[in-house]
Amino acid sequence: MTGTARTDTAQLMELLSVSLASYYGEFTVAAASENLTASQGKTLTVLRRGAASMSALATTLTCDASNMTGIVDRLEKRGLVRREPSPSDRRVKNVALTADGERVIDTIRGRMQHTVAGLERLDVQERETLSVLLERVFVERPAT
Amino acid sequence: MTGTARTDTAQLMELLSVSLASYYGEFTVAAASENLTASQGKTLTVLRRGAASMSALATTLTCDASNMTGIVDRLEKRGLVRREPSPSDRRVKNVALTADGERVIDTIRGRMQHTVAGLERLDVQERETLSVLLERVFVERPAT
DNA sequence: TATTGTTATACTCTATAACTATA
DNA sequence: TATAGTTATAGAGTATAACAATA
Repeated sequence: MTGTARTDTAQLMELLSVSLASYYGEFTVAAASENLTASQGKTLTVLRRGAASMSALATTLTCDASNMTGIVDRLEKRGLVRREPSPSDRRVKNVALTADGERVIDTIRGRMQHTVAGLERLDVQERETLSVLLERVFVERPAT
Repeated sequence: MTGTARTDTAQLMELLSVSLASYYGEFTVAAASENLTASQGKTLTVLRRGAASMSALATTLTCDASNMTGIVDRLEKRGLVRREPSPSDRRVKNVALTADGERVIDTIRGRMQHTVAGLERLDVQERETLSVLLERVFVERPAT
């Protein structure tokens, strides 16, 4: 056989499914407590890493570019993001978090008490190990 | 200070966010290839673990019970799930996967090549470690 | 009285297609 | 010609409130 009952790929996919549903469910509730939808919250999460064009946002969020117009419209109307013209390409609009937007997304993350408590159950070495493994699975690109 | 730059809670939350986006993005694309929305796919994922009532589904999917009616309606119309009356409580309807529904959700998971390949980058010991850590963070309940 | 599932409603998300401005 | 962003449209997801059937 190619793996134990506990750690074969299908079992790990299932555990990932449960784990990420837990994270996403708690994120959705936390976003709602700030009167934001999950998609609006996810947009703020991406922008927390830095400003991005409309099309870059759509790519990162795995949705069609036309969706971003409405989502960013609503976030902008609430003063959480702002559109800025790109200096180098007049077609492009860069979207950036405002100070209010930063505050709101940080508040949302802070309210994810179940996830935060789960992470704080790990000691320093375990955190490092989890970090390395998640990077291996989701971030690293296989050599071509 | 309370942690290293790499493994403090905020950093791990960010890495989880990236991991979730990768998993969820690939899941959404795979579900779309079977003409299913992400919510429909997530419903099949939950039912793969066993039949559940409408309200239990809503709880697991972190949404209002009224949403489940339409989602299950569409899945039932395609023959992927079926509603069955509960033997013990005549108010309750249990939803179960059909053989077709099982086939479809297994196909969707099989199409998540990036995630599958990421997991298969890990050796047996690493898989076991990841499994234990995810259970610690997301599944275990703290003693009261 | 409380719970389960449904319906009606209003708003948001989503993909597709067509459009304008710019490259 | 191709790309960035927007608009229009239709179908789906979402929470709220109200309802009938059942517990």
